[in-house]
Amino acid sequence: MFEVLRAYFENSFPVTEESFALIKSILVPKTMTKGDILLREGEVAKYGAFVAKGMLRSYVIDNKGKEHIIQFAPENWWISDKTGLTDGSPSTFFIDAIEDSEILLIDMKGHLTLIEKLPGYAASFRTGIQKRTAAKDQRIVASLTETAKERYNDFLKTYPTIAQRVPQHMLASYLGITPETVSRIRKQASRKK
Amino acid sequence: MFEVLRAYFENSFPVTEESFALIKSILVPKTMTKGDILLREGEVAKYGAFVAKGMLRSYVIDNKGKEHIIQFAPENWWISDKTGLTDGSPSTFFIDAIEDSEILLIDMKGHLTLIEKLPGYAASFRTGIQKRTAAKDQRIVASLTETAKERYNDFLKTYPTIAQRVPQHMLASYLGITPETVSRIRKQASRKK
DNA sequence: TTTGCTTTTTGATCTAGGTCAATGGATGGG
DNA sequence: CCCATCCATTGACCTAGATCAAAAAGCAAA
Repeated sequence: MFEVLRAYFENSFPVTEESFALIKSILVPKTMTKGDILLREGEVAKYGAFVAKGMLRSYVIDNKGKEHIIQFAPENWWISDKTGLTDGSPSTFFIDAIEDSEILLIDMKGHLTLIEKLPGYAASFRTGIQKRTAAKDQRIVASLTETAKERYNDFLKTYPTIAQRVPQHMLASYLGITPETVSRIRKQASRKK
Repeated sequence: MFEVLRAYFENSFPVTEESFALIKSILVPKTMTKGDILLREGEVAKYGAFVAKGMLRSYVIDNKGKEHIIQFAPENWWISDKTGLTDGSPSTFFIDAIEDSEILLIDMKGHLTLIEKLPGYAASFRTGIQKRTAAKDQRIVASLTETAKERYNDFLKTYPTIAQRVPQHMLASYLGITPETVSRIRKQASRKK
């Protein structure tokens, strides 16, 4: 499980045995089964989570009781309510497992320790944030400019593995369209071939 | 001009004379008049900008030639194409001044120097990023869950000063609705009083 | 297998908000 | 001060995608 994280880090900086020992002393492994909830709306987020296996998602529930998925986090992704679990304000999100999953938890203190002790970690964290930010901007633009079909196709192209693993109604929720519309888009696409 | 930035920093950490001298040696002031472009699509972003006076915006142009505003940046905001001008990949954004403005430019090297030399700067940068990220998530959720009217009213509540300073069609562009719809929403709201 | 979910598909209808077009202010450059 | 351009408003109409309702598949537990 830690090996997955190690491999992930090795992509951006060399991990010495010493660093790895530090990492292992800070992150806490946790096993989740499909449906388990990591964070509930209103709770204070204590942890960020690295997904070593399986998939989590974060979502909100609107005033009409509808779920809206903010993020999918399959293997090698990080997930937390704020990017970087900050201040101690209560979360507006839920986070749960949509597959049986194995994750590694890190709290704020551990995060700061790693930033201080491992420059490579700090840099990798910064890069990661920047990528996420760019992706979020991209998603905002898409929601402003693209049709349902375009957004659906973009998703297939950008995250093909996620698209295959996730039930269609969740994909619809992420894209901000109804399951019915997703179904119709797929039908139309398959007919065209 | 530097005084504005100093006051901004003082909100999150004490700025010694020495630090301030360093800051002044790194950031470069620039005056822009309304309409001046700081960054064009396809160019590589060299600078992040702190707005000391006036207002900038970032936007994209879609394949139908329509502008979509990503961000407004009035006084005391930072703006750049990626949050933190990273890698050297070309920008997908435009950034221009929508009022006569005075800004302070910082490049990647200067940014890293400040991170290294001023722990307060690094922390303030991290906090800033987290706030932005939360705001972006909020905006994504809003675009998924709220009606045009709700988003308009949210904007008025969240950014009253920006709403007053910015022409309506830009506000519409930011919210992802047409100027006509904004006009109708306002009419309806004023009738109700 | 059967029973009881949860998902997906399909059809019929409805509506928020877009598009098109025209008018009347603003406003700022010369 | 005047002209040109850009902005906001209003009306008529239209369409993408939502909503509602009901079959049909899947799938899982027992």
